[in-house]
Amino acid sequence: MASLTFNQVYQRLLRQYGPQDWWPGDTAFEIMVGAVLTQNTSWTNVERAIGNLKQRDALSSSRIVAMPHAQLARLLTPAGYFNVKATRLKNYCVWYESQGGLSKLKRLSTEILRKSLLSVNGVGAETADDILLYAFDRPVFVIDAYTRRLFTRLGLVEGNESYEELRRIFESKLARVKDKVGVFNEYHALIVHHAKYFCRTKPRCQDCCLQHCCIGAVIS
DNA sequence: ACCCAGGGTCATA
DNA sequence: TATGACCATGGG
Repeated sequence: MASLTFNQVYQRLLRQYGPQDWWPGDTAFEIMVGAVLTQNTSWTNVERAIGNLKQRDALSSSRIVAMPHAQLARLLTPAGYFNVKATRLKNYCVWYESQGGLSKLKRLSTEILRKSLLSVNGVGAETADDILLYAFDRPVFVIDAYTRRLFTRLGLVEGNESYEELRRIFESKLARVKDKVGVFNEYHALIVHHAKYFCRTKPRCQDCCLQHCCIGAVIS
C-alpha cells in the first residue's frame, strides 16, 4: 500500500479531529510567553504560570523586565524549570522592548525576524517558529518531537534530519497550498492533538486515521 | 516509583 | 556534527 502524502495526512487529521483553534492565548504577547514557557513542558502547567502572571497584572514585557528574578521565578514555578525560564523569558522581553515592540517587529521580513528571534538566548528553532507562525502569522512550519516521530513512523521522513532540513521538507511538500499560514497553523496543532489524545490513549492505533503511525512502535 | 511533557544551552569529543 | 548533563513541576 502506497504511503500517504503530506497533504493526505493533513486531510485525514482535519477530517478526524476538526479545527484545533490554535494557539491558545488572547494576545500576540501571551502567545510568545506561552511559546517560551512550554519548552519541554505540558500545556496545563504553562497555563498556571500564565495565570499567575495575569493575576499579578504582570503579563507585559515592561513588567517582566522590571521584575526581580526570584519573583518572576516564583510566578513561573508551576511551569517547571522556573529558574531557567525566568531568565529566558526576561531575555525575550528585553529583546522585545529593545526592538520597539510588536508594531516594529511586524514590519520585519520573516527571515530577518527569525534570525533576530534566534539571537535571543533561550529561543531555539521551535520556539522561534511557534512565535513566527502563531504570533506573527508567518508561513513557517513548526517541527517538534511529535512531528519527527509521527512522520518517521509513516515512512515520510528518515527521522535523523536536522530541524532545518525537516522544516524545509515540510514547506517544500506543502509549497502548493494557498493559505499557508492557516494550513501550517492547523497542521501542527493537529499533529500535537493526535499525539496527545490518540497515540497516548490507544498505543497501537488500531483504528487510527493514519492507520500505521504507531504499529510496531512502543509508545512511551 | 517511574515516565514524560507542545526544548534549549552548554561542555565535551 | 553529535552526544550527554542539566533544568523541575505535575499528571498518568
